Amino acid sequence: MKRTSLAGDSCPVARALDVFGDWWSLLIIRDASLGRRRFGEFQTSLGLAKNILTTRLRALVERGILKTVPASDGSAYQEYVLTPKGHGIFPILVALRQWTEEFDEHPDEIATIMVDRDKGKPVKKLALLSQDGRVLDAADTTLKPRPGRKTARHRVTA
Amino acid sequence: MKRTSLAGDSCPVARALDVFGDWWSLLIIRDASLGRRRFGEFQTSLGLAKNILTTRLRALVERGILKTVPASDGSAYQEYVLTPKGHGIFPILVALRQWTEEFDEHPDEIATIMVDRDKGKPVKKLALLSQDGRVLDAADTTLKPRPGRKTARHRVTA
DNA sequence: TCCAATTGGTTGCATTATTAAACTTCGTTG
DNA sequence: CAACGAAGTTTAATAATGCAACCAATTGGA
Repeated sequence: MKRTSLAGDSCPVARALDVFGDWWSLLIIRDASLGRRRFGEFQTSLGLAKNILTTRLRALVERGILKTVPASDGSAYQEYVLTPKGHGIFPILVALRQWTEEFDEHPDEIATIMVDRDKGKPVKKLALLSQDGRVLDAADTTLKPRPGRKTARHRVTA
Repeated sequence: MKRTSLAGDSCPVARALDVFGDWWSLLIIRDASLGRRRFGEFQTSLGLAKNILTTRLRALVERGILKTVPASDGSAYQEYVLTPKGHGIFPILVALRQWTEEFDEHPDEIATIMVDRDKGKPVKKLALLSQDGRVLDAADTTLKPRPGRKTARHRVTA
């Protein structure tokens, strides 16, 4: 009964979730984007079982989100750092953060705000723009078949 | 030894994942944002087991992402539609989509592109802006303690 | 009106994933 | 070189997932 894989899905949302859509991966990526690099740092920060951290780190490395590098402090251990593909997840973390900031019922429990490093002022909400610069919400968008695509050889969900 | 909950976490990313960070919820929300409303629509679209769909729909209703409404076609069944809180997840879906579009190794398997309804042209990438209008990436941002917060009474991960 | 199919579930069981804790292995430190 | 810590691995219990079969209510059709 294996957990169903979304890898061959034709929906880009599903394909992303297949890569880091489990319970821990995004939190590991968040930690990595905050500068944490060592196995032990992730483990104590997240409080997850070590065997699970092992499998998650391995999967993220295999999928090109993280890469292992020799430890920055000269020790013989290795560290895990984001690849460019991993850094590309940053907007997703921002979107998750902003959703909580806007809709969470206990916003007083949120510890941090995101500010721009220069001025120290809160960042603005992520904006989706059309090519001519209009701000779009869900109702202003549609999905079209991707140009230059034959027939659906894969699962078509969206 | 229950699966660890992220509900009381002080990190807004973790709090969001606690609400819809499991394997299926975001796909249900995606489907809902595409206009699917009926139990059967979700089930055949996603291909997940019905008992799991049941528990997921219930959890999403309970958490204020979906609400049940009488069926739009006059039948006695009910339908599941997004609440405002659920609609607020849209930017997260867009961010996931754009990440796949940019980094997936088989972009030819992606079925659709997002366009603005008016002109039919692809939307632009989500942009994170500072209050004075500069485009920010991860390196241009930092986290600061949220103003007006006492001490960490909750798990502090970020 | 009566019956068959559809909808929207529920139940039970097999399989897989997650967890905590004990154990191993190697690198570092005194 | 002995003890300690970092980074895993292994093991066993518990929880979540998937599948299939079942079921009640609703609906559509003859």
